[in-house]
Amino acid sequence: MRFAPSPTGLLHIGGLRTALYNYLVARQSGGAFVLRIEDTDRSRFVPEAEAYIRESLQWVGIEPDESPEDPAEHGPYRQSERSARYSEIASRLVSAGHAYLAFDTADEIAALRESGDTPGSVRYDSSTRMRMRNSLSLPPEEVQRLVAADSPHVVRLKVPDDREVVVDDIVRGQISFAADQLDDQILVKSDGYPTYHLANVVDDHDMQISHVIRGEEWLPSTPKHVLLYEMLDWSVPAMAHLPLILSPTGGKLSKRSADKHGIPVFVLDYRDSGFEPEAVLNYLALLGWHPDSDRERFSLDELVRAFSLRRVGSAGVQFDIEKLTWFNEQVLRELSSQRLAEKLAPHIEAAGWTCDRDEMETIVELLRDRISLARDVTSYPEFFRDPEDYDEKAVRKRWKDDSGDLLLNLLERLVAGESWDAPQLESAFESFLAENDIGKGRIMPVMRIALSGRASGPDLFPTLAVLGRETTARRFRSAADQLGAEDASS
RNA sequence: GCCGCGUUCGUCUAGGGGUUUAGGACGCCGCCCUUUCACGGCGGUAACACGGGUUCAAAUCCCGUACGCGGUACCA
Repeated sequence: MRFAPSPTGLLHIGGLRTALYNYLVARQSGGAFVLRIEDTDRSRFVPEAEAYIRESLQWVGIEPDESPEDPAEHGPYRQSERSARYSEIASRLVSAGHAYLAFDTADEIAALRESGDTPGSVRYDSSTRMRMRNSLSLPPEEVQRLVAADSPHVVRLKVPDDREVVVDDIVRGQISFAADQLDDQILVKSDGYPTYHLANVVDDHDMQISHVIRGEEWLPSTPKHVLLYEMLDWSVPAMAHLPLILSPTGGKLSKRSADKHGIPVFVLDYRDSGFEPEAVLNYLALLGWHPDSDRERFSLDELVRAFSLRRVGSAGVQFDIEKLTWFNEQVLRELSSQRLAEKLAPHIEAAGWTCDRDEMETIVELLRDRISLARDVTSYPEFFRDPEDYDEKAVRKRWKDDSGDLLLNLLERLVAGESWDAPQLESAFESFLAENDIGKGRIMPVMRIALSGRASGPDLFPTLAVLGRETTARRFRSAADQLGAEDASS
């Protein structure tokens, strides 16, 4: 199994799903998961991309068994380092009459394409190749002269015109293509680098890849690959073309459409947004695949056991960030306090806050069921700093003329208790209510406003307990002072 | 245009001739729990693209149409 991304940009979420499925099949069959870098397009090469791919896989925990950094017997794992092998195969194809040299210029090819009545109706293929300048149409002496003169040329696949090519796909079954509908695919570009089609077939064979698992966008070129395997007398690996991941409105999940829907596209953006790798993997696994039960929560190991390419669907799937978020909530709830605290820490730090370890234990438990993403911890600043302002609506609704006094009286009572813990605070609070004959609804929202500036939040007494005597006193006084006897109607 | 793939609740999907009043999950709505907001529990909303055929029987098989997606590069 191999994951063979092209380092022309950052690894995106669709690429990660492809990697995941490859990984799952590799693990469950005891095979190797190979990372191969397909860097044959020198004009679009992005130097940082390879490191990004590696870091992304590392983050989610599906690391390759063989890769440029971890080579095994089938290296090198960068196509740019395998040129000699591609040239060798290209020559072999040419001498066997399965490929030919083409000397046409870009203008000549453009002219060919425009010769049809509708755009795209004329291709460089079995029906037009004899009209072009190539080693099939030109006299041999002319071809020799051009080669000797270092005339720029490409190598094209000589696609037969009289047969069907059948692709056996695990996801879709048998698909047949009429060969005369295929173009004479360029195998080697004029800069000497192979195209994807040649390099991919050669490498998959050389690296003994048993399963080619990739996106559906490759389906139309698969018959050309099958032809190459046949011409080289190599066996065709098992093929599986995965349904494409679409945007929530149906189109392609491009950077643009994703941004519009608030969906991160690049893998590490998920990390930076506070998504858990387990959740991302779990969601991605289910995006196109369905287990043979109604179960939805899977760890990576469980996925390895349950996954099957046969249960991968064939229709495009729309990305749903809300469902991913739900998976993320599930993951957070299953974490130990300590692990959860570790997850939240970077986001607290990023907000410029600090928090000591003991307090963190409690805070984490108060927040666990209230956050969807690790970074949501920043929606609860009350644990880290005094309120900066008071929510107007909450104050209007809950703060009465006597609220300030009530708060100060209550504070006096709470502070008088010998210990400052949640049960103690609560019982002091209860007796205060009884003595003053007021209901919870009268004072609790007021306390919340004083603590956080808002009328809702986590359990009140544990919150008071973590905040401590001093902070509580300061916030109560400050609220009484600032909001004072402010009239609800003013 | 041509080639290929696809089409079950808004979304991810189960089901692949009778087991189906079409099941699950997310979302949404309601109720319960509750000091608030969440969590949780319970309940509800909502789908077989359309038209022909085959068959005693079709969401399920076949054909067509529509629509969507992909490909049609010296990109991958």
